[in-house]
Amino acid sequence: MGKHTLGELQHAIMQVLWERDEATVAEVHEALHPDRGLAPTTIATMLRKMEDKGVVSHRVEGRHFVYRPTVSEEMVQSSMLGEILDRLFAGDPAALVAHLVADHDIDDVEIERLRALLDAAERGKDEHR
Amino acid sequence: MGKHTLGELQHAIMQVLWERDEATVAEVHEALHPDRGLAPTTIATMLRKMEDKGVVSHRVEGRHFVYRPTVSEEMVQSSMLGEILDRLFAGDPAALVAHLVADHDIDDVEIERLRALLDAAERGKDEHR
DNA sequence: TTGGTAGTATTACCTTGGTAGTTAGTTACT
DNA sequence: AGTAACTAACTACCAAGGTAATACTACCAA
Repeated sequence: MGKHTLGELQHAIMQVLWERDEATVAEVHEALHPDRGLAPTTIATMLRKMEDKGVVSHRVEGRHFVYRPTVSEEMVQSSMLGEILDRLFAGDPAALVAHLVADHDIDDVEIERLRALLDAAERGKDEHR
Repeated sequence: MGKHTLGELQHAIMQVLWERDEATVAEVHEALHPDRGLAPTTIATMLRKMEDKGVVSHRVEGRHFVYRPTVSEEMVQSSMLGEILDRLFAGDPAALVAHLVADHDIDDVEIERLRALLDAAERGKDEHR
């Protein structure tokens, strides 16, 4: 139940790991380099810090480290969205959604998808009790 | 168009300012003290840092500073929720809401409120085009 | 076997958020 | 007038995220 909250770069690195399941420092660097142009050592440092934090682990393969995530994307989403929900919207999900629809104007297709989501949530509730 | 992203304490301070419209350091301290037990200087330092950042401003009244917010709660919500939306859900609001309903299990009352929200959003759309 | 290189470890620095002690100035009370 | 109390300024520190140069090491090749 740690906080699993990630910074910008950390999240970008995690996305590479989530996609590939595991990757070396060099692979992560290659994947992120076009967009960010960071030094390879930056990625390596960050991965080490992330291992300290417990969100990735590594195994040695020959002369390089192969990193893999130890937390899922869902866990991170829960953790960070939950924090926003509590801090900014006093834990009221409807308030959050209200802001979402008011702000980022959402087209009809999205609205339909959301409606479907609500139906599914309601059905899911019935089942497990 | 700054980022208007606030830390935990900064947000707590802003909430006091949003509530009262303006407040002195001492007033903010009194308001937060029961819950957090911070030194008055901590609040003062934080307010100064927040002024540097541009989220509050102050005016001198006699011997004390009266601070007031320069950004609204809505702006902060937009800014921070928008960041989560982009970073964690690739800008897809439905994905965010999906996570919300799946994770924090939402009772039927909430679901009804959300449905009403969607209806309103749809109506709003029709009007301005 | 020796030297280059790939790749990790060490170290360092900056920024922001958070927390607070110390100092200096000013007001207010005795 | 002298001193206590309040308030703001200055300074200092810690943690975490981010960024990277440099140092070390071990492997591969000539």
